[in-house]
Amino acid sequence: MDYRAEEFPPFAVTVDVVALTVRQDELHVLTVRRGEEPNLGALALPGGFVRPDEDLPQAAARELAEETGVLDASAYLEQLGTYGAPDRDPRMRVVSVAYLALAADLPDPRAGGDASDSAWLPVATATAAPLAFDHAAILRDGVERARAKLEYSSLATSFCPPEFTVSQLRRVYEAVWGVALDPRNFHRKVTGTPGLLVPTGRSVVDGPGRPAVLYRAGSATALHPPLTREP
Amino acid sequence: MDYRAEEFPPFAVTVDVVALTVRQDELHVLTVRRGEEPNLGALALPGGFVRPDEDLPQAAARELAEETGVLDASAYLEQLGTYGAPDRDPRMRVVSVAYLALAADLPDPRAGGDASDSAWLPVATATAAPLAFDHAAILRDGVERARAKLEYSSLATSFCPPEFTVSQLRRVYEAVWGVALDPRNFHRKVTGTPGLLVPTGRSVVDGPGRPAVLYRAGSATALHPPLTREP
DNA sequence: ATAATAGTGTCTTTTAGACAATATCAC
DNA sequence: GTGATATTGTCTAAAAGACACTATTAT
Repeated sequence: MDYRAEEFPPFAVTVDVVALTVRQDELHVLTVRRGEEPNLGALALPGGFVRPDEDLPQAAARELAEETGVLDASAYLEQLGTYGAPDRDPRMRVVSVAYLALAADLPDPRAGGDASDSAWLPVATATAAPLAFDHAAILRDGVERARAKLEYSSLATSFCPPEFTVSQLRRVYEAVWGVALDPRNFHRKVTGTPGLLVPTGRSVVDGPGRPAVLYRAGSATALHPPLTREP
Repeated sequence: MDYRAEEFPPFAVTVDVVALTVRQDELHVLTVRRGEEPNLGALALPGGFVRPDEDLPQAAARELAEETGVLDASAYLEQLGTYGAPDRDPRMRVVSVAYLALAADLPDPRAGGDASDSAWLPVATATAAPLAFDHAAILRDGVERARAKLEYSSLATSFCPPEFTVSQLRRVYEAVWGVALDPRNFHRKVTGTPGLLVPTGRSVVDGPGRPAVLYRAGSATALHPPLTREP
């Protein structure tokens, strides 16, 4: 180290959240319209400064809760990466720790707060729009992380409510990956993975067709072997 | 955001590097002995403050070069994660961005510098020793990341010199995973993955036995399907 | 010649992927 | 009944794992 502790260069540290959910069989991301400069009025990811005595995941959960109005303990939260290019914020040197949040379909964001407007947007819409700062790169990385992790982990269940059917889980995969999966092979794969799904014993009917068995997520976190996107 | 830009709480930002290499068929990590308080004399990962106009990967590469004495452009560097618990450094609020570096067997670290002593230690030795700050967790995460990525990526070639044999590559897997692999099936797997290995046309003899063909790393970065640790 | 390592071929088991067939609902 | 969705079963192709066998070197 070439600096002594008393002479450390001060940085601002923020968290930004890529919050994903599946609505109407389509992957959506939580976005805000910036209520202040710079980039006033631009589309952005929810986020803000980390408080002096706050842990990083705690800050991410707080920012997410402030936007959704729901402190959803069921939401999955993992660190995505840290973005710290010297010029990423024109005001000062800001290092942002990005988090990836996955949740079952949440209610629409509440009004008010710093963000003058926040909403769930289809990911395709958000990636096509200009985003503030380097949020386009963060969003791209977050979506890619989610897509990759569905292959070899039980992460898809984080997009589902506490109890769900195999069809619901399959529709999550189809929405996140943007592909169609064979319902029969998918069913065999996920029900055949030990510890992934726990049957509740109950079934639900939704429209026509045979009732589907309700499952809860099991203790398994890894898929061995993985589900693959490409053949 | 509840803070305005002018009122942001100042943080110190550091980088820490988990530098891994394979020496004598064993996974090693680069460690330093701290030359100052706190934790003076304790074993730690190399790292230091990010400079005001320096990018994060650049800071990690600089710290690595300062310890190894070699600015090895061939070293693989990826962000591992960010560690920012409010009490992780007793002096002040420090957020550390950890990087994972993988390299072919490098020379022993040079003497001098802030770190009074730095050396390549077997990972088993380093994880058993008490490390400064939260470096034990960072090291554990780095090793686990490397282990996991060998499964589905071409990352193992980063542990090899520019030209290497299939045996060398296999010994990397065996050292990192701590398992024995069947040389014949391994050979078939890696040579059968398109774009992973490019034959140089030359061979090398090393001790008794048939000469081994020399390869360079190809353009493939993913292993589809993956090599699995557990059956 | 013997031992050691590199590389090829073969067999079995597992799993993915295609898809037929059955079960149970709404209408 | 008809159509839709859920679930099970069957077949085929690809790949992993076990391992016999050949190739080429040092000693």
